[in-house]
Amino acid sequence: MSVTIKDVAKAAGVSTATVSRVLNNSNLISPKTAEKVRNVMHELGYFPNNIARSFAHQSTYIVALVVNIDDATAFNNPFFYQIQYGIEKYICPRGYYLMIVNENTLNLNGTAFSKLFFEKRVDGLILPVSLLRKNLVKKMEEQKFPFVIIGEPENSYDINWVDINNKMAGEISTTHLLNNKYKRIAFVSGNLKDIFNKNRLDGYLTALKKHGLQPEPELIKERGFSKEDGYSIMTDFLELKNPPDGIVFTDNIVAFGALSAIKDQGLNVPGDIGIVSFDNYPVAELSDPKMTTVDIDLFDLGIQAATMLLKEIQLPSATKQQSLLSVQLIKRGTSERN
Amino acid sequence: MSVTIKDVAKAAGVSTATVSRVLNNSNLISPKTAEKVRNVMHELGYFPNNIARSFAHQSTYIVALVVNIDDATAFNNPFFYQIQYGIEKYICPRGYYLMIVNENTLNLNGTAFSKLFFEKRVDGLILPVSLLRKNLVKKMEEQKFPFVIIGEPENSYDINWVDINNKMAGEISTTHLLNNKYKRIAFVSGNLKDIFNKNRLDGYLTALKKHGLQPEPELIKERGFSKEDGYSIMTDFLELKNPPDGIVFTDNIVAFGALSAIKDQGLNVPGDIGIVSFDNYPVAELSDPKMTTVDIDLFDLGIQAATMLLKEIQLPSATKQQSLLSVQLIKRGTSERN
DNA sequence: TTTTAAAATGTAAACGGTTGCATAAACGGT
DNA sequence: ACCGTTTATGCAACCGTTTACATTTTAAAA
Repeated sequence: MSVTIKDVAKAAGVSTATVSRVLNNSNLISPKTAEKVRNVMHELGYFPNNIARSFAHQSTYIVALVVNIDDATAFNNPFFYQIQYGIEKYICPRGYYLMIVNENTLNLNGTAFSKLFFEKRVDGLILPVSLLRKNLVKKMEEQKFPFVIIGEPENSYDINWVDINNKMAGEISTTHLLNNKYKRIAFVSGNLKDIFNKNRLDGYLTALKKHGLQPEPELIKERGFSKEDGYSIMTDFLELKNPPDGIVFTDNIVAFGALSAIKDQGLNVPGDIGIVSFDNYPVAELSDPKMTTVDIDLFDLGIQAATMLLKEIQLPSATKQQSLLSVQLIKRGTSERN
Repeated sequence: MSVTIKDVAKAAGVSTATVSRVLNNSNLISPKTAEKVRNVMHELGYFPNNIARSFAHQSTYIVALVVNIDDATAFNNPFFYQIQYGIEKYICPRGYYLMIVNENTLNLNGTAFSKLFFEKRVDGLILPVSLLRKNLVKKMEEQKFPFVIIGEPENSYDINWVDINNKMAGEISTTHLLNNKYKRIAFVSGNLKDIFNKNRLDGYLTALKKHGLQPEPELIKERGFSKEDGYSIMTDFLELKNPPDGIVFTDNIVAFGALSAIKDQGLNVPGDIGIVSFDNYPVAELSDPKMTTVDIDLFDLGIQAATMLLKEIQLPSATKQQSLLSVQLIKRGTSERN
């Protein structure tokens, strides 16, 4: 069918071993042989067959990013996409390719994503912490299955994981408001059962403490994903006897709703109330005033995860790493009193 | 090392051919043999080695989505992600996996993405029209290289491509404004050298014509990507002797800027001015009032592209398809006078 | 019971590289 | 010219499936 290494060997008058060595830039090939072989390759239009190469090495040089997403709209969230880009950017120049697998579509066949590894479809996996299960960890460790988790696990396993520093995020956002003379800071997050929300709250509490402030339960809300949620939460806040004058939102969209509620009450941001939100999506530029956000570098998160994974693949015995990435506050209009 | 088909064959007292047939659900295996073999597989914890299987078939059952993105921020655009999700959703239940390749990182090695196919890393490619080159098309056709283009090509090749119906998008958005008693409709797009913008403009012009209106050059603007661009374009519009009272923006972000400009002039949306924008991103819900947008179903676009590609892979001789997907208008607050 | 066809299974050659080991060539030093 | 060492190349087994073809078994028909 197509040109193989044997054709090249015959045409160049050498053995297939020699051709293979030229292909792999082995340093025990004489320069003139190498050149001759390379010329023949070029003449014949030879491309090494990667499948055969994989077969001989018993590895695919592919890593999979497993995601668990149910519907297309969730994909609007740039979260995974940025991570994906970081991973790709790191592994590609190192000879690896990235495969994307949605756990849900995979499960349609009644298969599990761990088959990806057992069937040798991939050399390693990167998975979100939400997919982590105790027995899965056991199985993966038994099989010396290279993998990296994105997100801090609930239980402390000795496995590779990366996450952003959520506690730091909670702390710097709260501190920023306090430093800008906002006195009563509220905190609005998603479900506090999720460890990342718990950590963010923890950071908030730490910041209060450092400023000698007591947390007040009425200022800590644990719901809200939509603009409407944000509106109603903010309305509730403003009806308090002693309403907050600064709010940390862990979600952009919710913060947008709150902004509307504040305006509708005739109050001004940042004059009367200061707001900080999370996730520096382009959305942050769209509010009026523009939103101060915690910038989470998901691209870097991807790079870190990929770095860990390739290390694990190449040195399976290396010690496991856990890594928390710094976050940064992007100061915009919603949080600074002039 | 791990359990192979030979181990299974030996343990079950059959030949490897039989095991292979069981594996592939061949119908010339007796039920009891099949069951016996399956039991042995289960006992031994056998997983078929996909690399070997690929080797025997000389195909990877992987398709690549090639993107050309320069920096992480571009990945904030959910465009590719939704397409990607559609592709994955379609191919995974059909036994294929999705590989993501960023052309730019690939080029770092001095390699071209076409090598993905020549080296048999993938069975087919999906690429954005921006990567299409004349000599590439020639090469791919010679090699019977299965591929599908996302986006309508400039030149009319006999190749597989899918795109959304941009002309329709331009037309329905303009018509919608006209039907809502806006009289002078402006059109703001990106670079008109891009065929999709050209088609959108074409739709706009068609809608005007159907309403017996003449296009006016001062109402057609061809720049703008940022909120600031939108603000300045809108300001210019409002300074015209005869300003528009309806505007079609082909970009959400630009429309946000325009919205600010309108408010700053003390005018009201949708009372004084109507706005329609493109791309039904979550962003559309964030403006006040919420943005009427053309909903582009990128998920479906992915499905269509994947469908074409698998057909091409399985029946290389099939005729090439070109497909334009309908778009839909999501009516929200920016475009309907009460 | 024999004959014939159909169904089930086995045999062994492919698929295209890689690599340990053996061998040959080249080189430098005496 | 000879030896020892380094460098370059060849040989051939191997990676784990699939599948064309050959063979055996089973079932049905005569």
